[in-house]
Amino acid sequence: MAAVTQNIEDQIAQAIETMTRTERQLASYILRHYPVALLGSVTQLAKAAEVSSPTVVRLAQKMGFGGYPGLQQAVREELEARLVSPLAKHDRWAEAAPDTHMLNRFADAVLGNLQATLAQIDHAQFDATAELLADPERRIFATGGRITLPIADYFTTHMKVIRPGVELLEPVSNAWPPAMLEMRAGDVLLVFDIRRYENNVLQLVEMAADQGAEVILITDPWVSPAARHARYRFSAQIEVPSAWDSTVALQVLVETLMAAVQSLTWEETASRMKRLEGLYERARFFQRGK
Amino acid sequence: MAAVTQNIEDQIAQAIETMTRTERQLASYILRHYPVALLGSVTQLAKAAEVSSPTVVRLAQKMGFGGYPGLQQAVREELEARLVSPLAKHDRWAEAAPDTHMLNRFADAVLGNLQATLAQIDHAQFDATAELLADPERRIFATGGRITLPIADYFTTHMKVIRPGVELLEPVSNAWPPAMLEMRAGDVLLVFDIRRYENNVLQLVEMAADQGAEVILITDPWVSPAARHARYRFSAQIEVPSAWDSTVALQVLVETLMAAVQSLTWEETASRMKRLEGLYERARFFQRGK
DNA sequence: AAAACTCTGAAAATATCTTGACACAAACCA
DNA sequence: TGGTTTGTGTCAAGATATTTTCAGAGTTTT
Repeated sequence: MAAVTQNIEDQIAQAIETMTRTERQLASYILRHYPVALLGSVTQLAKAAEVSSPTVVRLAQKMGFGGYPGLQQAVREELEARLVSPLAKHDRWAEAAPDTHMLNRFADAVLGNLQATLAQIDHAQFDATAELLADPERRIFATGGRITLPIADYFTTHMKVIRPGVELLEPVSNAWPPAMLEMRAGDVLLVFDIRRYENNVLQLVEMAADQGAEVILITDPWVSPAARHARYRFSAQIEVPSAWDSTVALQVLVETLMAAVQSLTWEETASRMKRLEGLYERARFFQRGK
Repeated sequence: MAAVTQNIEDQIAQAIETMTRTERQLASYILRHYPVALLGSVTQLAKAAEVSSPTVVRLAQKMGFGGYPGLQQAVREELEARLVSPLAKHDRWAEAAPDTHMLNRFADAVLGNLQATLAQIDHAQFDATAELLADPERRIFATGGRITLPIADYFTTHMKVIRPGVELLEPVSNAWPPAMLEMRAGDVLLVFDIRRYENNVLQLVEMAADQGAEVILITDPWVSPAARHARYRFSAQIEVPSAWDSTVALQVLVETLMAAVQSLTWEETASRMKRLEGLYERARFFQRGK
């Protein structure tokens, strides 16, 4: 266990175990905006974290600071110690561990990948893709390789809520024909394919393209051979210090695309979500309402 | 208006020319203790600088901040920019498009989430978790909810290459019993559970814990109720400008964990990968060698 | 050297913040 | 299901903080 006087950030992170739901919401906000969140008034913090002011005060008290001013004072002191040192350390997580720790190396790589990936995206292409996926006349299919299929799965799970007519295609040869029968010209196939491009996937894309489907490809910087058949293509950076490639950048792309589609189809989507909510409610599927 | 908003420190240093004697004394104190001096109350600052409180207020007003609170707010904002790592702020890709474009908003949110998530991880806990997952004596099971199951799937897909004895558990009530029979004391269950915590998942965790399994939980900042049974817990930030939560930070956690496990078991893993490679080769599964 | 002006701090007025009391709602338990 | 506990927000009182007012000290001007 850590020493007695650890920094406030850790203290809060640790105490989160024993907190109530609203308090966690507050604590989470504080940690995400640490330490600036604690420099303002109770009221400001409460509003920003979307809780009531007594909740803020109570948390400060529970944590053993006399009250909010006490907590604030502690933060200021900690900040003073941190700011006095000449070079304000830019990498916060790097402080705690050597640069050689896997966490830091991985984090650096991932952040770099994301920056590079996002910087390369053509906004017009992105918007056009979102519109294609939002078009209610088209059905949407998604597929991927051994590694990327879970992303396609994730995509369809969410898209099925956003709009009707969304299916996951597993790239297993004998499962295609029926699915392929369903595909009409104008339908959209979203394909994830990163290196060690699999024959299965390429074949599936080819068949879909033959049937007149619009193919959207999410691949790596070396570009899958399926690109030949793709209307739109996005390349994500995937290299990390590991024997495998990282799919994080793909994931970000997918989530961003879904957010864009969702905002295009908001009216329809909102009503679908509401209905789904009702179904879950009746099935007591989740822990509690809220 | 002062469109050219330089930093406050310089602003004060420059204005010192035009100040009165007492004001200079105050300004000098502020500069010597910048920025901490400006985080407290007027009274504290006045006392510390040995001037009166009206002097403090007057200075703040003269400098063109509405009053002391205005100055304080400005300092906090400046501080925020300084304390948040530059990576979190959009630099390059933001130029190409308006800030309101989904791509930028999402990118900002995701990078912020990653930073906050990684900053909160306890390295000792991370290392201990990796060791648990690398222990060949223990079998590994992974599961997740409706949204997070693809991540568990992704995890098992990779882990199966890294080591033997890895299984995905789908949280469907009638599919548990056989899998549960397999579980022995000391086995490890990796659970993904983010909000709208599902009853299924909680039940599965409870059963596993009863059987003596070590539970590792990857959840959100509000913490799944399954935490009660977890040996180790990691909280990932998940909020993005969308109707859904983002699983990107979870994904990063998983990939990082796998990289750590892989480096612990490298010898075994390398030979397994080699054998797998041979199998793929014979099945002509991939496009071409490389 | 007196008058006018400027600067400063004491003190009061005003605004804002913090925190306790309470009531309602949700979760838990029997 | 009904009773009990726990958690959360509203409100308002009390505490602090900020700002204005004003008088006197110091400085400059004539």
